[in-house]
Amino acid sequence: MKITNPTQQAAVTTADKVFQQMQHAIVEGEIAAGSKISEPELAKRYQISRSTLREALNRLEKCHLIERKANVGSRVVTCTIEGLLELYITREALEGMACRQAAKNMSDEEILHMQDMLKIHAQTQDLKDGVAYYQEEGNLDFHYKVILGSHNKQLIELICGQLYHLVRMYRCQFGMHSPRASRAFDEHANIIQAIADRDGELAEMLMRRHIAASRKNIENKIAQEIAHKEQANIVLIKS
Amino acid sequence: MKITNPTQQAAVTTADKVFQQMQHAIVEGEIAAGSKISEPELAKRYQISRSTLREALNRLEKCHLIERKANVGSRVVTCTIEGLLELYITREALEGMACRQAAKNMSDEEILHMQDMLKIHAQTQDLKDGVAYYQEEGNLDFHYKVILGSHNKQLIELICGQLYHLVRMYRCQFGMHSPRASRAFDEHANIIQAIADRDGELAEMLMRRHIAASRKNIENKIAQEIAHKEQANIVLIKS
DNA sequence: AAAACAGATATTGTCGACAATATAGGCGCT
DNA sequence: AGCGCCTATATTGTCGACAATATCTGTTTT
Repeated sequence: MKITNPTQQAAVTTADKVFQQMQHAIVEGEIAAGSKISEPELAKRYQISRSTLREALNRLEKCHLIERKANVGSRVVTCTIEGLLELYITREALEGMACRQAAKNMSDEEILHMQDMLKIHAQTQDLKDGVAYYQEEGNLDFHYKVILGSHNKQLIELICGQLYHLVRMYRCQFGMHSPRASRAFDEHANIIQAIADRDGELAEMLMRRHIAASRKNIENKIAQEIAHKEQANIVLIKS
Repeated sequence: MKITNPTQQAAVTTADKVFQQMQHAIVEGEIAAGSKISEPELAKRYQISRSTLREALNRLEKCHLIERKANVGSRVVTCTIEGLLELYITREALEGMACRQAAKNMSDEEILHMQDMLKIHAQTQDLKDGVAYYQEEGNLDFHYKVILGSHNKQLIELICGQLYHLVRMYRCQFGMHSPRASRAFDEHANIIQAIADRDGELAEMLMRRHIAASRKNIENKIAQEIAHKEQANIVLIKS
């Protein structure tokens, strides 16, 4: 599962490399969410000086993966349900608008390319052996293509450069391999159709519903899990 | 004209102070847009070491006021018309959603407080002596209140913490003291009404139109200015 | 015994120096 | 004379040490 962010430029400086390593480590939970970051310890672990580490930390802060307090230190962000919902609300706004702009600004070639991509995903799904692929990489591919298609640097930077690392972190931490692949596939197809028709208003609405549906799916799932745990607790209390 | 960002916490470290100073300097054009940043020179000017300066630069980069390239250096962002339009598109998406959330999440007290604020602005406008005040501080006050009213940390951070510095920069650089104060006032009133009615859908739509109107107003103004300059050029050529 | 103060320890913020990389200017070559 | 290469200079990236601030621990005081 190698998902590379299209806006992420090649790491040239060592601070860049450490940043990317830590980014992966945080997203995948190797560095625990909510844990405090010890600069001396991490500097030793990555064999770099504290200055370089701090440079990396600054970039992690930029994509909202850690939080800093002056004279106190840095903490990895905690994954809360509220945070997840807020993130999806924000995505709905930004990606919705990106989709509207994509309908306006994408070139015909770009649209064709995206339609081709969808066909490949359809085959992959038919074969049923690449569901995980489709859900992870394919899904991201689709969203990235739409966002880049907006041709709006501000939107691209905000979504791809900042939000999506957090999105991936939540996906990993909450173990979300959502089982709504086939429905999502149809939604993707409809969105692409709206873009091809240059219907920005519809494209935005569909993208917003697509993301909102994903959010509601998560809400339900979490509600179920909580209900599960509470039932378990009741059993414990009774025994 | 002292506009303080509500999310901006008190500067405690020297890097913070330098960051704020440079922020103002860039927004108001004292440090020219598009100019290259010389670390040694600025470190001397602010009487700090390069490490501290770089810390400040990192924060400036976070709110999109400078751009860095590895092994090359930092530049102040350039204010282009495309950039301005992209910024407004992004605002439309984010503040629209923030407004929808505000209609959902603001407390009754908050709404009352905002209505009071509007009354004060109305008086100020009636007196006709504080037009500049209304346009600058009052306008920002209104938007800040709505954004904070969303109670969505993600949205608040993105808009208040990052985008609004750029917005202010564009306002200064392009000398925008838009003369649509009275219309904007009415629009504000309608938005607050929608929020008070807890009509999130309408509130979002009104906010989006409000920002889009502002954007179109700018587009027209710039188009006029260009026409003006070209006419001036023609005169020059003829002479 | 609990709270508050004081000192000890650890962590973060800042500094100046060195190493690596890019830019500018002069030299030779075609 | 124009182009490209190579050296010299300047700028950025990285390092280790010191200063300032916060945290922890043990003692004292009410």
